[in-house]
Amino acid sequence: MSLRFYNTLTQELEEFSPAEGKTVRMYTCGPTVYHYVHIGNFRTFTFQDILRRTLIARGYVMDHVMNITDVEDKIIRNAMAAGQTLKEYTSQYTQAFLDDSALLRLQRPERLVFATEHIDDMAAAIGKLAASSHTYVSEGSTYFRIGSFPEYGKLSHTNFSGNIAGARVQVDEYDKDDARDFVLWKAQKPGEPGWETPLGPGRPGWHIECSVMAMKYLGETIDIHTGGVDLIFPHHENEIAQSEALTGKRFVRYWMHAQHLMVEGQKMSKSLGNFYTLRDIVERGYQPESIRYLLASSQYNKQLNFTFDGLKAAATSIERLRNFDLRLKNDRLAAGLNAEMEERSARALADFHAGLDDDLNTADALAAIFEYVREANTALDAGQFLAGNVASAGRLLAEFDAIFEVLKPTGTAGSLSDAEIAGLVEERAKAKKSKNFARADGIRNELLEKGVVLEDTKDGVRWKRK
RNA sequence: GGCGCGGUAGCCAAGUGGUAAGGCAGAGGUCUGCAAAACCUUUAUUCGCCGGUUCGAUCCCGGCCCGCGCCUCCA
Repeated sequence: MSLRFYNTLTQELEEFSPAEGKTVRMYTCGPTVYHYVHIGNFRTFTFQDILRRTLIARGYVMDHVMNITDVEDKIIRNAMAAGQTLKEYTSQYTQAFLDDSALLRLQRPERLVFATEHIDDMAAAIGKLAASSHTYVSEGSTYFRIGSFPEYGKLSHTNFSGNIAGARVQVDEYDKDDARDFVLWKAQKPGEPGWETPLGPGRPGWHIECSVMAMKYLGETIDIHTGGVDLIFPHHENEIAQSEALTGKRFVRYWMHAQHLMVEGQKMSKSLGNFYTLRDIVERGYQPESIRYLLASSQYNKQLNFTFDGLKAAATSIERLRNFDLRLKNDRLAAGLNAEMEERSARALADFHAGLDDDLNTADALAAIFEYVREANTALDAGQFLAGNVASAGRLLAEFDAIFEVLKPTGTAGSLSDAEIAGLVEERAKAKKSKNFARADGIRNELLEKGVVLEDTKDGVRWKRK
């Protein structure tokens, strides 16, 4: 089976292959760093992480660019209110975003690019658009004239050709020729930060940064462009207009959009007060990998309703997989190889990848893993899982974890060392031998309080960090 | 109104024209000093509703109802 992705542009499931060789040129719309990003944002970033990891597992080499929007209305407003420079203000949230991403085990894109470091590139691009009469100036700001781009609307599948669309909002949009026109360069207002360019003093509009940085680093036609569904219109529509007006070439081959994370059936938003940051979740005692699993475990193309019950279920599901992993490492197995188990692991592996290949159907992929784990546990209980079967089972888990990466617990600072734990485990074993169960249970509880779980198995004591 | 995503067991969630994956939760059992883990059994005669096509539809067609998102900054 081949890799297939749903392309927003064509509204079809398409077989994926990069334009050139094994390199995938991918652009991701990153955060606007005026605040801590919430877990809804991270749903989209987690989708992108699963996407890259799937491509890498397929043998592709990523050239992935993510932007950080570090100049924008809210940033300017907040920074001015805080008496900080843009840089001072945004750097703290950029760092928070990177920290949270690391906690969620999101792979760093090959390049992280900042809007404020590409002002000249943007000014040059806008100048070029002006030279080919795609723009006009109004009150010191430069606008893109969508009437100059006949294909406008092709991504969001909206027909703007009539005159009805513009008529409705013309009242309050006096400075634009057409209500759908968007700003490329905003004139500087008194007291606001700005840049001196041939376009006059001001700052870039939001859309131009993505077009310019994507093409600067990835070329005029890129393979994959991702974001949340809310970016389809107008942001990505505008990116297409600018980019294709500039180059005359197709800007993006595959457009992929993640559906939103919901909370209690509603979109996460500040006005509803129903948004959570990763920090909020971690403070409540949940592991970051539980959120990662929750966000990754259903297909990106479907709305996902966030609940704490779901988060708990995610944590338990991870535990099940970790326990199986521990069994593989700790159980004493008879020598030999059970051919049937080999077949089952091979089938699970194939099903796992088939699920991912099918437009990142992670729910389906996961089912293959769990089904195998149950089969293997049954065989382990029955003594039919042999030493020779460990390798293929381990490989299956490794390939699973190369995508989902949830098996390793997030280390908690100040916990006991392995040696200390081993000492207590030893002491408990002695207590048990002399039937001093009170002491034995005492040690177990003591360790539990420090985040270490002891489990007696027929092959001896096994422990794990919670 | 336009465009899009959905409506499958208590919750989350796959799926196929031939009789419903997987996870979590619940119940009973096996194992165990206890616990944990693991396993077994059990939990949808039914897949929003109504028609149609078919030997047969949850899956195809038509209509309808409901939820959500975008259409203004937004992952």
